[in-house]
Amino acid sequence: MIGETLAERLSCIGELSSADRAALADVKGTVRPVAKGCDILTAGEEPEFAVLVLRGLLCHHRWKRDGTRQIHSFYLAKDAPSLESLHIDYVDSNLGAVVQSTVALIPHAELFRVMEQRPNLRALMWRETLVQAAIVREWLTRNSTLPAHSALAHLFCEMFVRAQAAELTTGGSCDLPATQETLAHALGLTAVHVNRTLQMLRETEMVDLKNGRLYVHEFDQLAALGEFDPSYLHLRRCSKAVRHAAATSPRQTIAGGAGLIQ
Amino acid sequence: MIGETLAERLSCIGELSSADRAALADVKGTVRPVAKGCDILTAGEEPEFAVLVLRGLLCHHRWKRDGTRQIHSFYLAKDAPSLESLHIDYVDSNLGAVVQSTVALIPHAELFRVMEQRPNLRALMWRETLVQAAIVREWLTRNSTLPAHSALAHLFCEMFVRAQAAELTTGGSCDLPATQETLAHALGLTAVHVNRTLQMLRETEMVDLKNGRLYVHEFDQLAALGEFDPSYLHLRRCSKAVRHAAATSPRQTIAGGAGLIQ
DNA sequence: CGAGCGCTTGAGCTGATTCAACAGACGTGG
DNA sequence: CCACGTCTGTTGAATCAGCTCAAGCGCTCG
Repeated sequence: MIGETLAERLSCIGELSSADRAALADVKGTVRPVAKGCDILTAGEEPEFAVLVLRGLLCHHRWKRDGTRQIHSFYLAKDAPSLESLHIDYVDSNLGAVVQSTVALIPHAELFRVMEQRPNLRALMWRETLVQAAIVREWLTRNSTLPAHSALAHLFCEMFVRAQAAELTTGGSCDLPATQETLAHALGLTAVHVNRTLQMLRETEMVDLKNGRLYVHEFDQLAALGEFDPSYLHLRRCSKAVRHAAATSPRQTIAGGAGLIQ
Repeated sequence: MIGETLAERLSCIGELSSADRAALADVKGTVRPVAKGCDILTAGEEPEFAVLVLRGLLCHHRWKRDGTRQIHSFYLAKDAPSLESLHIDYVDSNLGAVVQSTVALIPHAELFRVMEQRPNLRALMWRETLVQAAIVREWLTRNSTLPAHSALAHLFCEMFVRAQAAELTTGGSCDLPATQETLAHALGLTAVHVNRTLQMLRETEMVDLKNGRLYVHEFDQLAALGEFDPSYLHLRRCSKAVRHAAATSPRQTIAGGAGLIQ
């Protein structure tokens, strides 16, 4: 069941052979609940297991001295938030549960074994860490350059598209059990300002967030408002046309652009 | 020479055996100059080579429709900014030269060959991509939560420490050939505000930036101002004491914290 | 019923932006 | 050699997005 879940996530960003799936099916781990607000990993630790979300919502975050914190990313069911610990000596942020969640802890040894056996799985797990890095880059852009209403729209689009990819949506809605304060920590805003911004968004009738659930009524409008382009999620079913839309740059490109090698 | 440079960088974040170094020495690539402001890679491309900085300063960046751009990270000499392309289908941001630079383009095939041969090198290259991700997480925190003067101090600390690790400093200074506008694009500020903030920092006499060179006079004070903790750079010579300093959290930790597995 | 948590609202403040003008350094071409 | 344009840095004044502080409201749960 743990291996199947991991397989589902990996197949969102690449191809799995039946041998890959069979190898994953053998993966062992322990299942445990995590209470709301509790941390599974804290900065500085050297875990010997990776985490897989089975249910709920996790986040990577770090506290600052002044009591504020920054959330670096959210993790939905099927996501594997601490794959990075496979090849880095210690983790540099905390992994916490936004709400009561269920996770699987998979010993590194299990993953090393399966990666040794199936190089394609190693490539995909590496890719998964790269996709997570791409998400953080997008958050950097979002938080640094977008005004609050666009930033919130962008976050909603991301969570919704990721939920769709993980088959966690029903109709136009998905769970998003984050308080306004949690959203504020993700966006680098204050809870008060998130509150006012959310009201503005509600008035547009593009989107709503209530009782821990996100209702997306007008995705295209919301995506336009948030300048959201899903290509950074590297989902397999994303069309290439969309991907290349944002590539154009006002600067000159390298002289003799094509055929760089030889 | 290309392989040696890569070895130097990898040995900053891990251990290389002599066999690893020997394998790297064989790595082939082509050297080419890149003019200031030109892009080596543009978003959407599917490169078949990785990039290694030999001289100069590169950055990952992406343009927005309104003509502003966000820089995601800088890359000094010895850094390998596009290792991610090894395992991801297309790059999602541009790789540009901040100033006239020299890069080596290493065909993916070369790197796959050496990683197959030396699993330790694969682990370290994977780790390198993870360290780059950690840097972006830090930038997210910095740009989202720090006021301008702290953010600028933080960026200066990072560039200086990374330059030290790459043995690119002489005394208390290193090259940082970025214009105030470039810094603004990294910090998510306007060039005007960077200008005023830089003047404030100069007045403290902790740091100066002139003629494309960064002079760090009072590193400790600057680090305190920028809330800079180098642990996220995962440099080998960083002491563990420092690493764990920031781990404490005002929240409760998971029940029965120790011994998660079995 | 009371406590706590999350959401809402108001008023005043401030850090950063915008727009605009100008100054110095540099390179280029006449 | 000077004249010119471009690029980078600097300064001022007005404006605004988002913050702070503070109070109040409505749930839910013990």
